[in-house]
Amino acid sequence: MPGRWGKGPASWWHGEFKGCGYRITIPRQIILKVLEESSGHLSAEDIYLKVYKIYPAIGLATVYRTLEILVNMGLVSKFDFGDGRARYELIQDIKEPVHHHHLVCTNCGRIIDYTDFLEEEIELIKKIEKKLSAKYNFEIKNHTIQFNGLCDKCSNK
Amino acid sequence: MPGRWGKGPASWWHGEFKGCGYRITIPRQIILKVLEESSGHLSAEDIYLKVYKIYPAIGLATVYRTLEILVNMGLVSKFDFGDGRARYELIQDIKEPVHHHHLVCTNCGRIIDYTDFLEEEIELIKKIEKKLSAKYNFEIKNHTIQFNGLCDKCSNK
DNA sequence: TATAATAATGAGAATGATTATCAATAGTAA
DNA sequence: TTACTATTGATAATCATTCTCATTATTATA
Repeated sequence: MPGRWGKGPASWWHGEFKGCGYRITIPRQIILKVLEESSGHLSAEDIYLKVYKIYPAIGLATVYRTLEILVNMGLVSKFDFGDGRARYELIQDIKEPVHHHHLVCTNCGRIIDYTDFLEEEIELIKKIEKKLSAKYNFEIKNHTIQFNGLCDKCSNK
Repeated sequence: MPGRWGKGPASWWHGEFKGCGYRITIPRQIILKVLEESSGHLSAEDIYLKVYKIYPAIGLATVYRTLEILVNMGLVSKFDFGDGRARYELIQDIKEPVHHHHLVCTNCGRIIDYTDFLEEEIELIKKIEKKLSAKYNFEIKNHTIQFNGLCDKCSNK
C-alpha cells in the first residue's frame, strides 16, 4: 500500500472518513482491512465472506452501504465485468491514482490486470481528459479502460 | 449507417444471421430496425417500448434474447453506466468499428458521446492492443473507454 | 467517565433487472 | 404443403442490490 503507510497502518483513512462526517465503526474497519489485504476484483459477497470470517456478526447490507460510501469518497473503484455483479477495488494511491486497466475474457470471465503502461499512454490520457473537460465542460474524476476478448485458454479451443 | 447500405436497406444483417443458424423473424427484424433508427444508450426496456409501438405482440424476454445474440455476434455493444441497467448500441461498421467513447456524469447519469478522436488516440489503442495480445496471449475483440465525472450542470451547483 | 443525540447496524423484506420454463407458434428446407 | 424445430410470449424464478425499522454503538459534551 505505497503512499499510505507511515501514519499508522490502520488509520490512513480515519481522518478522511471523519472529515466527511462518518463514524469509525468495527464493521467499517474490518471491511477496509479486507480490501487492503485482498487483490482486487472482489464482489460484495466476496468481501462479505472475508469479513464474516473475522466478524461473523457482519450483515451484507452493511458491506453494500460501506462500499457505496467508499466509492463516493473516491477510495474504492467499482467495476462491471459483465457477469451481473459489481466488483470493488481499493484505490492504491489517491494523489496519483495508479490506474490499472483490465483485460476481460468474455468466455470464462477471467480478468487480467494490466499495469505496465507505455509512457505515451499516461500522457495521452491526461491530454484527452484536458480536451474533454474543456470541450464538454465536464469535470472528469476518473476513467475506465477495459479490453474484452478471449484469453489463451478460451481462444485455443 | 455508412458501410452497411447498398445491399438493400433491411437486409445487411440477414446473411450474417442465417450464417450463424439463426432465423429471420418478425420480432428480430423490428428490434434491428429500432436499433438502427435510434441513437444509442438504449436500455432493454427502451427498446421493448419502441418495438411495442410497431409490434404490440412483442415480449420483453424476446428483446433480451435477441440482444444477447446480437452482442455475441458483435453487432451490438453492451454497456454499463452504473445505473443498474444495461445499455445497448448497434455497432455502426463492423469492419472498422467506430468506437465512440462515453463521458458519464456520476451525479445525474447524463451520457455524452465522444467521437472526435485524436489521430494519436487511434494509433495508441492499436499499439496497446497489439502489445497486450502478445504479452498476455489474449485475443482482443473490442475495448471500452469511459470517463466519469460531473457534467456542467452538476459541477456548478 | 456517564450521558444524550443520532449515525450505523443486522435481519429480512422489497425491488427491479435479467433469465429460465414451457406450451403454442412461426420460419425453413424439403 | 409438410415436418421439423427454432422462436416466441407470458409468466415464474433468480439474484444482486436497496430499503425498512427496531436495536445498538459511536461520539461529542458535560
